[in-house]
Amino acid sequence: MTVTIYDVAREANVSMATVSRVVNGNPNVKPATRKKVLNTIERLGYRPNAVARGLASKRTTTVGVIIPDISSIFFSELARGIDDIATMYKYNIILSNSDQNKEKELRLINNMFEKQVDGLIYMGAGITEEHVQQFKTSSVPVALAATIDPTDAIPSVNIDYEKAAYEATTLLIENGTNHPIYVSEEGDSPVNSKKLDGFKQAVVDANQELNEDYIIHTKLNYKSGEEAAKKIVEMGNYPKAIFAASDELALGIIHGLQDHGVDVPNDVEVVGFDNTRLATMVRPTLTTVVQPMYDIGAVAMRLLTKFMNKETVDDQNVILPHQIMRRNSTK
Amino acid sequence: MTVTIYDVAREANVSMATVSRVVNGNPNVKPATRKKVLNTIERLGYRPNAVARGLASKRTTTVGVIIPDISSIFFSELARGIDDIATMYKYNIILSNSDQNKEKELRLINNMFEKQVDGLIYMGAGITEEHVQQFKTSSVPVALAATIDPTDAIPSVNIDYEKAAYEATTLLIENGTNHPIYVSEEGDSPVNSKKLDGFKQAVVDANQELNEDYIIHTKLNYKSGEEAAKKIVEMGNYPKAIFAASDELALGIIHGLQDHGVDVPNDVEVVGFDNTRLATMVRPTLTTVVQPMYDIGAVAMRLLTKFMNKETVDDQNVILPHQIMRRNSTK
DNA sequence: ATGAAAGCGCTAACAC
DNA sequence: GTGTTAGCGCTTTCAT
Repeated sequence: MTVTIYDVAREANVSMATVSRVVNGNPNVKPATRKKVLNTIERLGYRPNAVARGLASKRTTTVGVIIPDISSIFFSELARGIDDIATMYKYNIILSNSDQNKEKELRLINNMFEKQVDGLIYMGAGITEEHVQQFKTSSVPVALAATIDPTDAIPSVNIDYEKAAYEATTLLIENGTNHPIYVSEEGDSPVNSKKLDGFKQAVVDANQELNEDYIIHTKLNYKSGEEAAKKIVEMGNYPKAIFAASDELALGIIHGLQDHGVDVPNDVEVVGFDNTRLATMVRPTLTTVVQPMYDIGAVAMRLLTKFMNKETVDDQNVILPHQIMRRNSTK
Repeated sequence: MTVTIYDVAREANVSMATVSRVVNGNPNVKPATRKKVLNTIERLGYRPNAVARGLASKRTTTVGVIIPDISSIFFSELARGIDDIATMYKYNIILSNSDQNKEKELRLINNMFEKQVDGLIYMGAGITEEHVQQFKTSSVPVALAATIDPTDAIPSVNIDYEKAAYEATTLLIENGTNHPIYVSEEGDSPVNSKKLDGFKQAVVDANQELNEDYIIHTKLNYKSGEEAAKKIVEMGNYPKAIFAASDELALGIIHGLQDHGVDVPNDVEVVGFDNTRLATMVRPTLTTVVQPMYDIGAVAMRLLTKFMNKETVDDQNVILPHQIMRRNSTK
């Protein structure tokens, strides 16, 4: 049936060990025999069995990736960064969607460990004590991408969400709106909280009293943005600047505003968060916080390779730089 | 170190075989011993090693997924459909990006087979004889998603691209433009060709002479759309309807048109293709061909499970229904 | 209903 | 530079 390393050894008149050596590029093989082996590999169409190799070597050269939703324009970009670096280091990726469902997340972590992944990249709203416990059931290294562990115990790659939100809010304030409206998602995930903290701090630093009416909680998607815009317009007298916690939300808000005859940015300014490809796919183009999604994924994967190689890393919680990209949704 | 099935057997005073049976839900175990085994599994924190299991059973419960680019809004939706059904059938997914690079594609197929995937979902511009040869190096079942094999030899899930393009074009013609402009990607991938064929047929059926000036080749992305719009406007006297081969391209065209003071749909009508989430994230909202991406992925995966179970399938080349979604970019 | 034992295909000492 | 030989942790006949 399928040809094994044993068949190759027999046909080439060498031992399995020698075949294994040439397959794995071990230099301790005489060029002549290497060639001989290579030839019979070619002739027999031998293909190494990675599962057997994994069992014997205890390395599968695959890493697990737990992601909230691969169809999200945000996370799929992260995933691309992860896979590119994984490929560069000869790893494959096992990808699973969690939908940010805690039980599913916990189950998936276990599942990845069963599959003997060499490492794990985790993305989610945030990490709880239970997650950490689950990670600890194995000695396999884990890295968080665009995900916060409040205790900083797990290696991670993020941006400074609080500072980024602070800066975005300040931009709006400096443009003339003392207390912008903040629209974000419900729930108090760490990332979420940091953004809100940054927003609040900026308002406070501008000597404004916080007004909870101007803090709107909804979902982070387009439709919610449209709805939020409607709600805002119906407030009648409302601040003329809006900070949305995601680009998609911002697009929904812009279009919702426009549908009600509000001009962006002349009547109301809007800034988003992430700088997904959507940001340039609207009119007016979106001013937003640049979060380097691809790089976060890539750096997280790179970090993971270091742990998998047992290299020492200086800083296991890396903060990537962000910036504010001014486009046409603000003045 | 790690606890194995052998440890559980010893601690529970049963054989490995019995532990294996309870782990795999084999009914041939007395309830009492099952409970005893379950307890010691719990106590020892035993976690089955899927690699060892894979080697022994020759089933890895993982399927390979080769995808052009997971960060694409189109393909990531397909991937989600694939993963959901995979999860439903207890499979995991190994995901790799090919960038539609043939050598990479061929290498990835081989890589997936090395990893002993139980099945393979392939997405790409199209299948060549070499791809088929590569698939044939293994007996592992393969299914194509949103990908055409001209010979129909490989199981696949698609829509009728030609008919869909024909209908979209006809809509434009019936709205008053005898020979719309067609904007699509360069190259003659099967999917691409079918769309173009459908377009041409619709024009011919409307008793129009084909005008190659009105068939524009570019990339399928937003920026190309903006550029195409510029080119079109500069034509001066041009048809007042445009059929774009993807939604993203259509968005670029719409905005490019608007940037030149052209009103959509009153001055020029635009229809897209795919009905990605982008279609509702523009003003005017986009009239487009609905391609059920998620379903294509889901059905392809479902189809694959049938082959993996050696079930007989009646039609291995499934064509899912499409439709035209009329929104506001057409009259 | 349960156990014994032979692999699955490969790597990794260790010996020569 | 090459071969021998234990396993890796599990499933799967085949007995009993």
